[in-house]
Amino acid sequence: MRNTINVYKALSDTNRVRILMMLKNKPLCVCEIVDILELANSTVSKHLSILRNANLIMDEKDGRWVNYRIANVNESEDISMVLAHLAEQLQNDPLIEADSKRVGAVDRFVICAPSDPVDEGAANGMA
Amino acid sequence: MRNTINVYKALSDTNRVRILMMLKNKPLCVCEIVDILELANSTVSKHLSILRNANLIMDEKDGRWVNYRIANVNESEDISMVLAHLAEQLQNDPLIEADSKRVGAVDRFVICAPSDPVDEGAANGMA
DNA sequence: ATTACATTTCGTCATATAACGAAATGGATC
DNA sequence: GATCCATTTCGTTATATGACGAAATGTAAT
Repeated sequence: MRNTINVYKALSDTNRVRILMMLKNKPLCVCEIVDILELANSTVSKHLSILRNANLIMDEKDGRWVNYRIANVNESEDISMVLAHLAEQLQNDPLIEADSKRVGAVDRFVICAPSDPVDEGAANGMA
Repeated sequence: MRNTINVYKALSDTNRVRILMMLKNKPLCVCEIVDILELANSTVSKHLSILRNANLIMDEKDGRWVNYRIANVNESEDISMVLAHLAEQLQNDPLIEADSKRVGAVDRFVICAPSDPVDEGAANGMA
């Protein structure tokens, strides 16, 4: 019962649903999600932990990043049904569509290094 | 988006899920649900309105009672999918099973008329 | 029309949730 | 092993939700 309800709770917040739909496009690290949703890191991180606890998403190390992706369809049939249902419901949602476009354009190497904008020549020349 | 999320919100409370599963057994009036959940009338009524707004249940007049029942399967395919999924998840849940037993035993004519317990012989004989 | 009673609405309180910024944590690379 | 930087945790605030009792509403039967 508790597990079942937790899945529905996870799905009952707009930003969490946006994250799920974004991840349907491709895996993303936290800073990319932060960039698209325009929320604080800590807020996004909490949403991710709620989604993870509901077994809706998984995380994977990738260098210094953590990539989040939709949970493995093989592992939980119900979860994949729920996600399919959600995607069907939101297939023409303007906000979801806008997010998807931004997912396509996002570049973690630009977004996640604000203090030293990538400029490889200058980087070597600095003290 | 809003509608979709409202369905998940409706499903993210234990008492509302219990109500839905109870109604899978048979239609019930508010006082019967109050008796089984042991919550205040007003609380149950609010839960019912949330479920109704999410199109998960419907109400029908029946004499002085209002019967609530699961939404018509024909009217919304997604809703019936969601309900089927929910039922599958909770098929062995002890709380849900206990509720179902109580649904079988509940009698609105006993529950909803506490001031004058039904005693047909005496009822006719009274002034 | 009045009464009786189930149901709903209203006002309030306690708890839960979402959001933020700042500080803490923890890997990956040097 | 020190540094860098993404990520998480902490403490706070504002809003949302769940619960109650009392008062209001509305329908059925008298």
